[in-house]
Amino acid sequence: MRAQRPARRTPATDALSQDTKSRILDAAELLFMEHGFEATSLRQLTAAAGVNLAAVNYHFGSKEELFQAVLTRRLDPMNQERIDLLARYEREAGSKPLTCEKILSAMLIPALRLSRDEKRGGKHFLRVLGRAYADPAPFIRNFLSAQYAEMIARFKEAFLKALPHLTKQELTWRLHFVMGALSYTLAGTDSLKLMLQVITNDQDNDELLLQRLAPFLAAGLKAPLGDAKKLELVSGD
Amino acid sequence: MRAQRPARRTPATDALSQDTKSRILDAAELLFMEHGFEATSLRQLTAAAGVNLAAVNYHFGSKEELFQAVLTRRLDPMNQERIDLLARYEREAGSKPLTCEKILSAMLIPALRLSRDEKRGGKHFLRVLGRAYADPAPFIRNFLSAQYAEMIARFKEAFLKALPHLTKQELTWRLHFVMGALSYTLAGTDSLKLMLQVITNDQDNDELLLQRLAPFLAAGLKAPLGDAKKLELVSGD
DNA sequence: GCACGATTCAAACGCCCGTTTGAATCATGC
DNA sequence: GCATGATTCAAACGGGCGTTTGAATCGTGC
Repeated sequence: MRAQRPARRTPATDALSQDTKSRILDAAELLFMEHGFEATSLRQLTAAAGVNLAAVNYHFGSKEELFQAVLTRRLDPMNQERIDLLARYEREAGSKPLTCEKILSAMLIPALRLSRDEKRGGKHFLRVLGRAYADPAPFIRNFLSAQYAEMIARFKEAFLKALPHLTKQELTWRLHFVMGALSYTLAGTDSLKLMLQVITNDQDNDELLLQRLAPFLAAGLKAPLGDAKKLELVSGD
Repeated sequence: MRAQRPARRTPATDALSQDTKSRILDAAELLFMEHGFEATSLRQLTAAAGVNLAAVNYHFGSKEELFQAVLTRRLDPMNQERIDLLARYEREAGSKPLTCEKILSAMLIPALRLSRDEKRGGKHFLRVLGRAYADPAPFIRNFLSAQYAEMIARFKEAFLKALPHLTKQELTWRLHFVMGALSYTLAGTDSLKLMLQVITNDQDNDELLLQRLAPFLAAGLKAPLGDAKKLELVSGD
């Protein structure tokens, strides 16, 4: 399809010095975050990337395939990192089951690493991902399911050992809650931050954030099973 | 602007028997859930509602204002219900501070009621809302912030009394996590369900769901403060 | 230094978008 | 039963969309 071209580096703008495919991916990551998939046009995107309009269809086939490429580029390595880290923890622990907090670390740390890595798109990508979770488009939903399948299965297994009082079904729900809180937190939509009047803007924002999220999630995962009478519907009156 | 017209009821289709404004709102709720705001066209929407294309701009002004109307119709009463229920609990408790679980109930029960009320759009609306949280469009973000401001402030106050070991800032973050898990759960995007292989499809789905979510969130809210060393970045190897 | 595949480019294609318009229709108060 | 304002309607507006095309350009192997 395409031949490698020597990257001719201009001194000032580093973004412009990459090859066409990377320039498109970077611009897409940024614009999909800012405006969403549907609201981002290829004309606007290719202009921002400094490439010809037809380049997206030439290199990626279609706008949808470009979106999947944007997700894959970051998601694949991150989930692999999660699986590897979990495996390493399990190796280090020997025969003893891992603690809940340790397994959570294996989920959170690769995400945190990615969010702090400006060279790998930093937070931009995690916002795109947070939005993608909530997107009803079938091509996005199916894609994400496939991307996450292996990672989720591995972590479910680990959590089951660490939390023997939970049934499989109960754990499935609690993982659902974990993913919800995590994706919202990492996506960091301004609307929620505005709502809750969060002011923090420091550099170590994300690390502090995950240090707050981890105990919250660990406590939730370890909680005793719910009492059926705790949440009965209050009728009228 | 508009004069009231007597609703002429056809026996079979109840949807077609409402007035134009309601028909548009109902169709919009459904289509915005299925395809999102940007991906839903007014031609498709008005056709589904059985009204003329120009009716949206006549009755609501623009597509954006229609979206806000879709949100307001359900969100306003639900948040008012939450505030009222919290006030009632506080009245019943007298001078004693409410438990964390009780305050959570005041948040969850009105949402659960809405989700089970087919006449009020049922789950359709909550999915639209879940998507809206993650939408980057400024007109959506600002609108949601304003809609939630009072409710969030009231509940923050109540939680502060129930959880005296938390600082204001810590509570703000935990409420952030609560809203994230809650909105994900209620929005119930298929992609997450697919990922986690949730099978339940019964009628009391939502009630069971919140009975599972409530203990999880309560435990998270009550968790001790995080240890700074718990989640340190593991460098390399 | 030329041939050839990979890439870039400007232009156009066909289509659908949100909105506006001005006339037709309806419902009501007089 | 007619005047009046609210509502509905078909049609059009201007513009932007994703994609395709075919020629120009580039970069490398011979």
